[in-house]
Amino acid sequence: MSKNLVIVESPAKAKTIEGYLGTDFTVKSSYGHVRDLPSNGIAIAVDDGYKPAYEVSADKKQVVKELKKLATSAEVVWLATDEDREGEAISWHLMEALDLAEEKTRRIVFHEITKPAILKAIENPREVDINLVNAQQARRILDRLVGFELSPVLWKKVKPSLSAGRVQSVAVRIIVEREREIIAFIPTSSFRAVALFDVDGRELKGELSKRLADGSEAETFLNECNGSDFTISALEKSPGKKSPAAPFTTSTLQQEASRKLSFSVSQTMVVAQKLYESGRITYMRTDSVNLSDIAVNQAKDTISSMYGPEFAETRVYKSKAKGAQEAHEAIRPTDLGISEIDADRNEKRLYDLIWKRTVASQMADAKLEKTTVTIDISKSERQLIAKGEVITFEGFLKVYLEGTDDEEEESKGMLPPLTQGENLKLNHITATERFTHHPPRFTEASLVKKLEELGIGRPSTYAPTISTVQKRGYVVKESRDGKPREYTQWLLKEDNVTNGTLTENTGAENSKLFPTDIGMVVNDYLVDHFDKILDYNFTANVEQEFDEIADGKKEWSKMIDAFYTPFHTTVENALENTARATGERELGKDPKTDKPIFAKIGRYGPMIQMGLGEDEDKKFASLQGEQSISTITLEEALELFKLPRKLGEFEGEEIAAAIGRYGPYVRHNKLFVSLDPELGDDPLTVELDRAIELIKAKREEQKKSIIKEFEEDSDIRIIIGRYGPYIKAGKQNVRIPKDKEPESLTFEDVTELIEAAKKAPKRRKK
DNA sequence: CAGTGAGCGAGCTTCCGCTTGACTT
Repeated sequence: MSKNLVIVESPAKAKTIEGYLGTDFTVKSSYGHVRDLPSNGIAIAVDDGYKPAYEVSADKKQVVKELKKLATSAEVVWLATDEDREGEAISWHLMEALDLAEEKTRRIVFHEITKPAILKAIENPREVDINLVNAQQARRILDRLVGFELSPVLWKKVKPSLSAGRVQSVAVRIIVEREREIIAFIPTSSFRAVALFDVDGRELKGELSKRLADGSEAETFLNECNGSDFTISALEKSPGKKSPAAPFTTSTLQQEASRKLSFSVSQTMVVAQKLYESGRITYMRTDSVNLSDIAVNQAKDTISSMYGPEFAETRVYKSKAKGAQEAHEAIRPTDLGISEIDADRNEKRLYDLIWKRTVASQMADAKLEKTTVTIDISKSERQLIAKGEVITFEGFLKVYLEGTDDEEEESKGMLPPLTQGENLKLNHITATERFTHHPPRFTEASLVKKLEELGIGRPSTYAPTISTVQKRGYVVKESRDGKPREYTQWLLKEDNVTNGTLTENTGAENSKLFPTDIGMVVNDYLVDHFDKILDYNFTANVEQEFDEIADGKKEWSKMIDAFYTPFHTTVENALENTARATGERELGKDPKTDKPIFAKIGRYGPMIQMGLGEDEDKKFASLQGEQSISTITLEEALELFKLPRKLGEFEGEEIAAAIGRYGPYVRHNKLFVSLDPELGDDPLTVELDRAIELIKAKREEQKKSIIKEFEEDSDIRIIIGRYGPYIKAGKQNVRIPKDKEPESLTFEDVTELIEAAKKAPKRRKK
């Protein structure tokens, strides 16, 4: 048995550290928190000082058992969890769960996994900081109280199984408010004038710095230019520079992997985890931009030998993120000497990104020379401007340039040689109508960036939060096709001014976040009744109080009480006195019956309704595809009411066409046949003959798929489905064990299987 | 996973922040 037991949070970290310490040390991992509030029930004694009822998490029972055994036989237990609020709490929970005596327990901390850092930590042990632990408890308890009191309000006022919380509800709010800005946005247009000159066989592009207001101004301007002389009236050169971006944190890695590799936020984390476990990179959940001295020195050597010493520049970066706790290093390669690794494609690509970013962060600025050329027009007051940019020293640009979210980045190239006073030969000028853009929709990664700016969420929760708001149906990630839009272009060429209409595609989106109707309704309800929690600054405000608790200036239970007492009253009041939230919006009146038409959330999702509550003859229809309550028009609603459509009779029974949960279909009796739009079948136009044809074809197909029927019970049959043979008993489907031949099953076998399936516990969906 | 085209309604759902693993039909 080892004399010393060291406990860290992650097994990969344990392995590394074990190598740095002698044989007297055993290093084990706690796999994160070992105790927590139970997942069902509030588990906080609200009337008894908010006492939390912690328990060892189910998946940590084994870990705790093993650690306890090792701790008992060790002389000293070193708690080496992260030096932040959560890490301190993990150490405290370990003391409680493992029954550690204070005399044999030491608390140590280090910010980088290097031998000197760890040896230094061992020489400077301390005790568990109970104030910091209390700050974590306050955080944990506040989140539980908010989440477990707000969510049930939504179950009652909107829909069961919904959720709300300090972090996720603000994330949804950000998406909803952006969408509202986009809906309200009215694009305006102006004309951008660009002149192209020929300079000794090369091209010079000059642009009006101010846009022209409308078509007539564009026409006037081009007429002025027609026959004008174009003269260079000024030629200015100025130096410029670009500096590299800081090394990666979780959030910037997610953003950059999204921009450059098209990774989703969770994909980035999965790939990074693999790189971490194989020892290629440092820890991937961090908010720190700091590099260890060892890494900085290695970067300097690598850069000098690969590119030359003039490319190396040692830099120290400071975190700008609100609430950064900086318990780790930035994300970097563990060995900067390795610029390429042998692994699967995505690991390679992500490693490459991390390597380049880290190396570039320790490189010199790029130096530029910027040129601005002013061009006078003899018959116009306006001036054209041409801009050029030349890199005079590449610096870090040799390795890496950070991506940008801005879609309209224009590259400024090199200008042809020019002199002041020079007369330019015009090729042509265009004045093109350009429209203003609505603010951009968020991607997963840009939402993470926004959350980080607000200090909401932590590196370990960005990816889970993004997936929670999608799982709850508040937000969907979608790509959408744009729509064609016409624009005007004026052209001056060969002394002629003409104009024409062109078409562009606008509004196309690729993997962007859209709020759903449920997301909007839930958000509006929460903002209306719980504005304090939904405030963008709520987290920042409570973080300040957590800091005071951590400093020992405030008692955690008092802070919680000051929050909870008014909060709970608001919850009770909401449960009793607020109306059900449906997001109802009146679209107009039916032109035929004059009945009002509403869009709202129904029991089965967004729907439209014609006629009021007491109306016996109400009509309903579900919204389709990309339609939403906030944007559906009266015309679109009237289209939806045309379904289900009666096509006529066949074999004495009616055939109807409609759109269901799984797309358009025609129905005859109990038989449903899907309509495939690719084949030109549309429920609004499909005719009786075509429907009969489809129904007959489906009958044939079904006949073929029946393997066996039973005389004893005509409701039971064996059928070949998409996933192989199964037993159909009325509405119930039963799988057939692999070792049984479907054809050979007797009626007794089948009834037995059906009974067994009925008794078996239902699998829970996750 | 689940083989579909609901509509009755018992009992359950839910938070945030640490960390990885994954029994078999």
